[in-house]
Amino acid sequence: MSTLEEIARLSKVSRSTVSRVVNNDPHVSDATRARVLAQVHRLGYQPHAIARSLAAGRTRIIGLLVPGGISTAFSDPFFPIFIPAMASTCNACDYSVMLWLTEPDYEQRVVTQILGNGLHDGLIVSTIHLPDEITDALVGTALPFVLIGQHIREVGAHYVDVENYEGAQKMTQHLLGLGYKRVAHICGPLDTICARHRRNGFLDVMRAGGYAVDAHPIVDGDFTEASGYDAMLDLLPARPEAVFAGNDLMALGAIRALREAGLRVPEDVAVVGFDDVPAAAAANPPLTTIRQPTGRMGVVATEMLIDVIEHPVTSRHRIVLPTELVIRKSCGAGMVDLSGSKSQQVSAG
Amino acid sequence: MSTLEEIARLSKVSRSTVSRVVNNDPHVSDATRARVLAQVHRLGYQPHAIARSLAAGRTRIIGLLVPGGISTAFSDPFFPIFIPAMASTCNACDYSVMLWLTEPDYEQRVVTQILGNGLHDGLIVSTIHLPDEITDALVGTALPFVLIGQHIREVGAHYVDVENYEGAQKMTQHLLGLGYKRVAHICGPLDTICARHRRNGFLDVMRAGGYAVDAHPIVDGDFTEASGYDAMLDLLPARPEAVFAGNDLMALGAIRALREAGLRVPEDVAVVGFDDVPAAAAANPPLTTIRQPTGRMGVVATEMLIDVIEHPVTSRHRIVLPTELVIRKSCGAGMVDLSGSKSQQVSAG
DNA sequence: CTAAGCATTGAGAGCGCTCTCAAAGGCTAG
DNA sequence: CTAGCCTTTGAGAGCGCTCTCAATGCTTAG
Repeated sequence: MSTLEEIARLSKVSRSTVSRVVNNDPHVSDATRARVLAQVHRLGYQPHAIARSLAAGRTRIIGLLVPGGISTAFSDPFFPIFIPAMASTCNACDYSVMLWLTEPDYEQRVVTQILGNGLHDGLIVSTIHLPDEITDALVGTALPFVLIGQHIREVGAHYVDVENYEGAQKMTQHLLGLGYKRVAHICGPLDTICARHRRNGFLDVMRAGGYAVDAHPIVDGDFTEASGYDAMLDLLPARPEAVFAGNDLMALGAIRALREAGLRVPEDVAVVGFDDVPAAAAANPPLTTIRQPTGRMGVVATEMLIDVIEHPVTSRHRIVLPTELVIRKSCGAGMVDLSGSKSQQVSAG
Repeated sequence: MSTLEEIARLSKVSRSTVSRVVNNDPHVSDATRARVLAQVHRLGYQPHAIARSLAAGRTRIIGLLVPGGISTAFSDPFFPIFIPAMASTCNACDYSVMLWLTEPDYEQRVVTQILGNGLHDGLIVSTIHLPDEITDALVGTALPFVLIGQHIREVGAHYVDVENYEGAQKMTQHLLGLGYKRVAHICGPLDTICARHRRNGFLDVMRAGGYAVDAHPIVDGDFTEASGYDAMLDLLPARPEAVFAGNDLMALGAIRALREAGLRVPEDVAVVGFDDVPAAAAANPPLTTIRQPTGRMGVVATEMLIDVIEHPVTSRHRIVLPTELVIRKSCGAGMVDLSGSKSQQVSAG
């Protein structure tokens, strides 16, 4: 590979001038620029990214940190959508993406390394399964970072999140609007902010509608299909008319439990979820759920991070993206139809 | 962040000695080493990755290049399994992963950049949708790379692949063993090597069994669910007893077409696939298919690349990993049972 | 006792680029 | 005509590290 020096020698100018041409500095005469560019093209010169980073003090590399990632992260369909969106946004801004799916074993080591080795200009960090030590390390660093999803502790970090609370409200209102009175909730793990927000959205609407909360059980799950199944078994004796699961996976588990108990969905019990994973549309019956703008999150988080990198010490950034109610069969909307709602309704956001 | 120089000053040795300690060079006395390490720990010193890369001439960064990636790559479940396996292997070997999901628009530009800018020590490249220009650029570069899946042209590159041919043979034998005689094949796009290998495996077993090939239609698909549906419609008049789809998605499409035509799977027509995507086990009926060791591919490809990086000019590396027949309901194995096969059978590999 | 050999350490030349500072030359204004 | 300014260019000091080579001081064989 050729170097700046070589181009300089061949075009009979100094290294500085070649650097200016390559970096589109206006302080170069047209004649000189043309002469240099000719050599650049002739030799197929590419600036050496590493040398450039060292001299300039920034790498134009963004890290995506997914703690506890290898096992869990990719089983849910979030990252397969998020990552391409992020990569695409980075490419467009001339940044590169570095992937850090850490395993608990050497999580701490890797993270210290990432934060200290100067490889990254910034980090996008998933808050799912984010250990305290990593949080502390992040907060204690000078490296810009953006969280995906709010942190369970208020750490004052930039973040991008979705309207979990409002989405849960929307869903609960939808169920009540269909005429259901005994509505149960299968809650996600309460050490995640999104499970809490969803539960709160549910509770607030129920209370506002005058429904006694203790008449409407809330059962704990952990966002897995199996936990939805188990939770539904617990719920069965209370015979709710509708079940709002904290995510689609648990809703699917609940449907399985109901089917095994000889109950029909939605005729006997309506079941709805949250996330709109691909399996939701393919389920039997197709699942009514709340759709998250996952790809949009990837774009927004990346843009936010690049903004923070290139314009430091501005105020804290927070963006909460709207969710969308997707009405399918599992809520019984087509059957009962007390509300006259259309078959698919898009939230105003 | 602290630098080598600073540690050197504080521990009253030269920069060279600190470098030796940090890099575990044995030519340092125990006393000196201890003195230096004390300062390293006290200041939380981390070597500057960029400076190190520039001086050493290697970055310990591996790129994953997925051409045409953003739209297509992540819709299939290959990468969500492959990438974590790759990332894990890299971490274990102290390498980092850089992600390049290129869009056709700036594919060429990005690739030239990747190859020329010195950021990577090597590349893992998906051959799915690999444009000719990228192939040419790769072959013309000095950068080590490993292909995932053989290239449709014989370019002499290192690769990791799976036994598509043998898998298809195994599946075809399984179907013939169940007593089916009129077996059809829905073929993937023939500009991919894996679709060709699968078709050839099918054809060779059929021919070897004495079945006239033209009595057993081969219909073209493109690996999508919709193409499987369409292909099945074409196949319907011939009324095959069994259909071997080139992948699971097309098998699922075929099942949908059969169901709409009022035919039962596997009672009226058996359907099998290839890949063992998660949806295959969840399908109705559960799909008999060939499982690929996707995670293993990630590990093997990464190890191969690192080997090539660290020990250049060895011979060409090729590894073809075994596939495994997974027998579920859709082939009618439980019903017909002419072969006495167990409900799940693992190939010898 | 001397030469050779080894272990330990330091000096210093880069790696390829950016960026500041200063120099050179041409132009305009007073 | 000269001071002052702008445009264009070059010189050179790093960025933080690696790695080769040489120097130093000891030990040991002859």
